[in-house]
Amino acid sequence: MRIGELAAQAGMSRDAIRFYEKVGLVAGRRLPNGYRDFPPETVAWLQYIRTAQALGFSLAEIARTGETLREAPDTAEALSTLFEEKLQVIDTRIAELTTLRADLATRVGTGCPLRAAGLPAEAEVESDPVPTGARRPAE
Amino acid sequence: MRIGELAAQAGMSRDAIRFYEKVGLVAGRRLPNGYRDFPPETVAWLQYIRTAQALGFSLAEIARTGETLREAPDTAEALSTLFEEKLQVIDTRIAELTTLRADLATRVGTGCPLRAAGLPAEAEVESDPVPTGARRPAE
DNA sequence: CTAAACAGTGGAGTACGCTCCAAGGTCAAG
DNA sequence: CTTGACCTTGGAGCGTACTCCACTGTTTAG
Repeated sequence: MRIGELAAQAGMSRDAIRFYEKVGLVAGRRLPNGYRDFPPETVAWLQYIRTAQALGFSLAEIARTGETLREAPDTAEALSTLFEEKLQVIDTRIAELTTLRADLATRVGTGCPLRAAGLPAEAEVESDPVPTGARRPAE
Repeated sequence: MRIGELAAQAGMSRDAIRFYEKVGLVAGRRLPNGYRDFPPETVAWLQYIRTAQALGFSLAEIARTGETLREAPDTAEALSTLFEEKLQVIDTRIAELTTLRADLATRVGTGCPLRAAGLPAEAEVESDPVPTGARRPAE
């Protein structure tokens, strides 16, 4: 499978995949003509990357997962361990969010917990608060 | 309150606060000598910023919150509305995490859902997968 | 009066995660 | 044999969120 098809199936750009390859997140053979050639499972792996990213994991963390997996003598077992670790991380994150939720819920009733707290007074309201237009990759 | 004390109380660097001011996230008067002067509530506002960031909100989003707040005729009411909106976002995020959690939990038992999925074959294992060391701002 | 501790500015640099571009090679169809 | 779709590389650039630095001004303690 060449990069174009992989990109289409994984729903990302060729450039992104090349970038992932550069940082060691994906690997593929090369065809005699120099083209990249990926096994079909790479689609699932890329989707996993996307999911993990959406969850707030950095590419470096995801790469570590991949490395651990590669180095494991028993892949199946290693995978289970990793997933269990991720579950813990997720649980932690959910707990944090729940805490903040409660925090905010408490304040909803309150009068003005942040009143006039150094908010941008009265300046260029129509201008962008951040240097140049905001854009976020995923989410 | 000058920037140093504010930074100490909010637990962040002076530079960060100056940066926030530059992008319109905080505002303060200036003393005759040019020093910034912040109202004490700014501490709470900065802490709110940190929390929101930890939750995955970008500074631009946080700034929009602030703007909405400023423009509201009834601050108390606007705040409640905003908090309720945040609660929804948090609930959504928790739901997403829960879904992924279940997803992973399912796979823990499974054999090898990602086996050989284009993982970095056998290269420089000791080198950093990402150009230079990974670091994440908050969390 | 001097030294230290603060404050200010502007600009450069950093890490992450890409995107976009230019210049060129490869390949299949017409 | 040309056209067009696809692939390659390298490098530049961008947006977010800062940090760090140099140089300068202000305030305060001894």
